[in-house]
Amino acid sequence: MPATPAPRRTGGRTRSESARADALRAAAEILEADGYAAVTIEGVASRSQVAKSTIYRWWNSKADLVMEAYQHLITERMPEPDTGTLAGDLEAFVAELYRVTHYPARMKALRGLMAEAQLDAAFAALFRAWVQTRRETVAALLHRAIDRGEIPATTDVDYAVDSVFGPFWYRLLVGHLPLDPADASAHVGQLMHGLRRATGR
Amino acid sequence: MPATPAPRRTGGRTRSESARADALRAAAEILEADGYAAVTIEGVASRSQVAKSTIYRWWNSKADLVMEAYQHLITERMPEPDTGTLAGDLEAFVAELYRVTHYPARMKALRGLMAEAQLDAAFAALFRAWVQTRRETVAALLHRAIDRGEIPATTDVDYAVDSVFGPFWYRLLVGHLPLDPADASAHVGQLMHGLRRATGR
Amino acid sequence: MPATPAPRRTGGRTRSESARADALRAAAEILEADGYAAVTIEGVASRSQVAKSTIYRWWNSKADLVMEAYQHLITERMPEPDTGTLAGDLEAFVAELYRVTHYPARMKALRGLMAEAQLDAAFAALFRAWVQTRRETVAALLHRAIDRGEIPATTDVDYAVDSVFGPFWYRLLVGHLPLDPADASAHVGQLMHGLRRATGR
Amino acid sequence: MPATPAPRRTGGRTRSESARADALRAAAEILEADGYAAVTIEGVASRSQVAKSTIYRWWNSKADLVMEAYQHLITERMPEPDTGTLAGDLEAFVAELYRVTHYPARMKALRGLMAEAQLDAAFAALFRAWVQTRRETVAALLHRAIDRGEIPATTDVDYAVDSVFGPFWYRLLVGHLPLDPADASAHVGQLMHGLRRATGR
DNA sequence: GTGTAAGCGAGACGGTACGTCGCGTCTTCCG
DNA sequence: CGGAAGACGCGACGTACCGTCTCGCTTACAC
Repeated sequence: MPATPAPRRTGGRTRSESARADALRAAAEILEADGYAAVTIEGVASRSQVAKSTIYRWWNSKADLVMEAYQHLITERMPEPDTGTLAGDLEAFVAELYRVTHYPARMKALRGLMAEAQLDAAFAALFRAWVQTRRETVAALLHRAIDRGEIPATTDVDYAVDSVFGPFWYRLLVGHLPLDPADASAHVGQLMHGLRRATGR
Repeated sequence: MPATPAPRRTGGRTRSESARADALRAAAEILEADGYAAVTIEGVASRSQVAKSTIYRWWNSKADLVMEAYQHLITERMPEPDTGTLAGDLEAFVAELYRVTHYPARMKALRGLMAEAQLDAAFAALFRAWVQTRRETVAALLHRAIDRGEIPATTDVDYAVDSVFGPFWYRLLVGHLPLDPADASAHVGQLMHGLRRATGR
Repeated sequence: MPATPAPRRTGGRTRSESARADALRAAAEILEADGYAAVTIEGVASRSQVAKSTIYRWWNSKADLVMEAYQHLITERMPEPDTGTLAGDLEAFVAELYRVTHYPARMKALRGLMAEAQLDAAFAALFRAWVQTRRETVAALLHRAIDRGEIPATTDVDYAVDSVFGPFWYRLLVGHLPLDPADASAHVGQLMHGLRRATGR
Repeated sequence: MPATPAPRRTGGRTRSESARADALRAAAEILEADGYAAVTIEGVASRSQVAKSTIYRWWNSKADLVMEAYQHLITERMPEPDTGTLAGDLEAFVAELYRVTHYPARMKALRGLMAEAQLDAAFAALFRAWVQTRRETVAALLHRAIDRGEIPATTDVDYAVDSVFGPFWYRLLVGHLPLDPADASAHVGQLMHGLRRATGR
């Protein structure tokens, strides 16, 4: 969903990278300052000096725009740990996952994007695709563990993955309890016991 | 958050229950027909023949309105099972929880309310309070299990509760995988093993 | 075409006369200052502090708005002279007609309205109706003259009327030659000879 | 205002006559299909495959463009009759003038150009110049009649010319009554009586 | 029973943002 | 180096809802 990567058509002025960057920066700034609901195309345009029509040319909605603005933040930190054990891998992953709580702007972004996905079906598809890429990282850890015999081959990997992300998002969205990287070990421990239990007893 | 029942001062016309019911019904109908994003105060007013000012008198926002419109649906079916074992209790609860997937209108409502909670801080507090009441039902089951010695007293009840609701909401909101009451047993089984494992063996 | 004269429906806040007057005044001011092309709904709204939506509620287009803004100016001065002779009546009328040249704002308005009528079919109908009312004033003078036997009953009254207004508008719109009330007598003289000649002598 | 025919400077590609012709054709087609208001530079460019920048290089405004697109239509049919009498000359001229009503596209063009002249001062000058050339044709007929002694030397030729064109434009622009070449004789008759009257009695 | 004050439908109001259109200017690349 | 393609900043469009504010009823208690 990076604004169409320009298949290099012949003819026509090339797209202004600075306009693109200015708009993304403005969106990020507004989001961090006042939250997702305060991000408007009009506001981004006036803050960034990028014309509204230019923004619409490259992004379909403010959700698209914010998603791209935050993609690096959202993406960069997703490690694919390889500690040799499932527990180690998951602890590393979850600790990293929970680390978002130290970056309020990222939290705002994630919460806003999830909200937008509820309100706009077109964006939901985009968002779902992104979610899937993150789920696959964890699924890979689990499959590796299955290969190693750490957990049974019959494990419901999908649900196990959702058991990692589900409580995270739930706390992020509802805000009833804090999330802390320090909790990663305890949380994973509880999940792990469940998975291992099935195998061996 | 039922609109405060009017402390009955002297003079003045009493609140029209029919107006209240009409507005709630209209909100529910629009929600079911076109989704949460299509619910607008203006639309509810014109469909229900209830004046906008009347709606604003009794509800602060469309989220408040929808929350009340759907409260009975959302609430009614939350059982407090008592089967004698934690596994039985949780299975009953989760099966009921997942049953919402059979009622698309309720799913739309839940998703819309969650979205609104991300966008409106005032509503978020209201929503969080409602979420807490549901979490407490499950927490009670867990505490009862601790009392019975089924799971250790050191269990992280909060995270255990979030492990029940988290994956549910995650799938509901992202829509990457279906939810089915028939999965309740398997899901709870996985969770249970984790909790019991901790106790010792 | 005065903004719907409000048939006094039951219910609803009464329309704000001050908003109406403010919008009309702003439109007139902009017109006089910068010409018809510079009149925009957005500009009128911001200058008058009347919301755009309010303006659209009461007028369909800027042409409607300007037409109403200038209606008094346009209308007030159209006398229905009765001097006893056709020549006298026409001279009085034409002198008054040409007097618009002393009021540049009115000229701008008339020219702008005529332009708009060329570009917008809906407005054209409105404009035509207004033109007709003015034509009828002159037609009445001519019919009175026919009754008095001043000119023959077979006179092409329609063309005669257009011979009064046509050159006026032509000079107004093209601007190739000035118009002056002092010319009224000469112009009418030429027209009159044509009409009387027909009668025969 | 025909786009200057490329003075053939040294070096570089010669101006594309086909581009010019394509643009003019597209403008004419749009005008005939949807009216003057629907003619936009953007639309002409996309329909004709001529770049917007090329259009701007050769014409200052859409009015310029349309004026050139229609110049042949507008101009071609203006005869300089010489029947020996003023009445004959004028009848021939006016009949030709009114014949435009049989060509709706020309009427749309004329009306659109007049509208544009009201809204754009730069174009107004251009338009006025064109109008003058047409007025001079009629003025010449009148001066010839004066030389022949048909009408007095004191005749207000300017007003007489405007009496020919004024009613024509007035009906064309307002549309309250039809114009028909068959009316030429009657209309000229009425005008002629006025003019002759002055001389002789 | 009557007065009075709140509730109520209606809908106008000042606003904000939407997504689109066309403007006139400006690159960029191709022939 | 002319011309097509088309991106750019810009300004206005007309629409949809927002939340607030009169209006002129219509209740229903308190006297």
